[in-house]
Amino acid sequence: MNIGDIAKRADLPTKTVRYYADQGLVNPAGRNAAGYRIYDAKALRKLIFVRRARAMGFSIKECKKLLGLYEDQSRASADVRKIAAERLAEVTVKLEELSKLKEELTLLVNNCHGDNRPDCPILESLEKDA
Amino acid sequence: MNIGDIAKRADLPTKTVRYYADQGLVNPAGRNAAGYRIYDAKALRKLIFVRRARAMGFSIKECKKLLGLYEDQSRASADVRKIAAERLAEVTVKLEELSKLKEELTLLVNNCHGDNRPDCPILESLEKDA
DNA sequence: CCTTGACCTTCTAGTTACTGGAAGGTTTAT
DNA sequence: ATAAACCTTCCAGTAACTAGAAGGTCAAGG
Repeated sequence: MNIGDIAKRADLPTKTVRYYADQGLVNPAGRNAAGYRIYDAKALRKLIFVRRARAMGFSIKECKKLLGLYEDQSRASADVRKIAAERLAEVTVKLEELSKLKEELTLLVNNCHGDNRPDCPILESLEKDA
Repeated sequence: MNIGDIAKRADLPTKTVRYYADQGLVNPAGRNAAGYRIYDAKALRKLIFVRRARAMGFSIKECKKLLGLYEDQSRASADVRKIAAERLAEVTVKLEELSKLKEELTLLVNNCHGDNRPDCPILESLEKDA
């Protein structure tokens, strides 16, 4: 697969896939005669893994470590567990925040008139919160 | 209030508050004789507003627009509604992703032994997902 | 065979939203 | 009076892309 194909399949921008290759995060399986990056199914799995890990809030560096463990036959799950546990707390907080914010946005969308009347309840409620 | 006080109250790093001032996002009420930024309750409300808007995924630019509306006596709630509606879709998706990812992390934390045994179920499950 | 359009390459530079650190002035508390 | 804990500006660096230029490649149609 060329970079465009794999990018589509991994649901990542081509530029990002190239960036990940530059960073040594997910290397292409090889290059063709013209120098095109060639990706295989394994790389695709890794890219999807990385996309999700990134979405989870893992940094590129942490992704590298996770991929290392993922790659390593004798991976030490204590390491994974440690990283994951650290991250879990953050994700939990973030999740709570996000649902509060979703509520606020929903309120905003549902209650603001969408015309030009100057009374917007969510802005007023946000004002009060301080 | 000095910048340190307000930063603490708004739950933002001092550097970030200064950055927001530089960006013209939340200006201090004034300066004291020594040039220290002086903040008032209104600025605090704005900073909290911005912190939450940022957490909601609004860019600085969007925050500026929201603050503008928030400031403007005759704010057009249609504008707010438009921005918010756009954002709501994203937040909803993000929320779903995040809870999936939380599940995965929980699984990882609960099921990986935390010793050095090489079988880590979550990594295996992530492998399969591709 | 040629050309056109959609690929791909590398490279450099820009972006966003901070974040750290240096060099130095101020305030507060002992 | 002096140390700790503030504050100032400025400049550099970071993360993770992202855009754009200049140019090579490939597959399809005329």
